[in-house]
Amino acid sequence: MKWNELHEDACPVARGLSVIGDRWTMLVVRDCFMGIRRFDQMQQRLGITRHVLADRLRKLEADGVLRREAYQERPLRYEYRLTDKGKALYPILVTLIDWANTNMPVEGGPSVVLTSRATQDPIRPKLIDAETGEEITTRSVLAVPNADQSD
Amino acid sequence: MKWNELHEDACPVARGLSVIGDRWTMLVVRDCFMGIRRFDQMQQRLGITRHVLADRLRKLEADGVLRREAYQERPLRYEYRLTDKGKALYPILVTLIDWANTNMPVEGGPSVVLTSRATQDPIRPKLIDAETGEEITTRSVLAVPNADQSD
DNA sequence: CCGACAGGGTTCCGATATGGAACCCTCTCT
DNA sequence: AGAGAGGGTTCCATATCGGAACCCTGTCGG
Repeated sequence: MKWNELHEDACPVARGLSVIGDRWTMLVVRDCFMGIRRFDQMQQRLGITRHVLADRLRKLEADGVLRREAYQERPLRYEYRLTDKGKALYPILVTLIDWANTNMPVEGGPSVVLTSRATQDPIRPKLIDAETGEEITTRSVLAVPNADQSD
Repeated sequence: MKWNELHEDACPVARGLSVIGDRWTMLVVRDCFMGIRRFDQMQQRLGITRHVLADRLRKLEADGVLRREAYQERPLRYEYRLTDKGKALYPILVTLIDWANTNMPVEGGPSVVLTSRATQDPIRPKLIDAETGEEITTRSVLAVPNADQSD
């Protein structure tokens, strides 16, 4: 299996990673969630090379995660915004933040914390089944190969 | 910012990605959750080169996500198992699966579905705050820079 | 009219990382 | 002795990345 074949892979983990499993992509997405929309801002914040950033933005647009929009004409300037598909990545980002804050603490405490917009209280994410409300753990939930597929 | 500096970065997203933000790592972790423990099995399933697989396993062990354990002596053979820190990645994996199944459907339906171990019913993951039970969305929860830090 | 600057890129080159295949080492089995 | 199994390592060609320079459209100040 090569990296560029992942896009078509039967496994959803592989397909998902073909979009966001790259070194920089989730950092770009993070910035988008933080309201960063412009090339130069991203480039400065990330310290990524302009070349690679341009490439990632193109791919994210092609994958439907970002949308490129002119925010002015003359001179023509573009900004990047999350599409609905991109916004749907929020749970992944939040879960990742929680994992890192819990499992890779850094001295001086976390630089970013999850906070309720309404109450300003800190948030501790928990994954449940939308139907039953049961918590999702390795013990309660199984990722199983679908019946009519061969993996 | 270079890739190998991410490990120490103040941002939890960056720190998390320094561990799992690599092309292959989450696929290795996926296999571990599926009960795959041995080098050759992984290598065959992933189609990754042995070289890269050995490197990823070493890194995951160094990062405390996997633990290498001898399952026999004479000849000495090792297998890899998730540590608690590794098991804590489950919500990320589940959320990723759900995102891909929803946003990157593949013809013939998903090859892997999330299922309740108890009832065999399909699971639809939902992220809530452990305290209030409120759903976590871009509207309800903010990832804010911590007070006593400059990002 | 000229030079400087903004914003969003592209080009080029040397350094890393990845893909593919072969090889190695320690046992066991026949 | 020869053929695996299991878990690697080595070598080389190709792909991707990091760094820095350059380009293009248009604005602004003098």
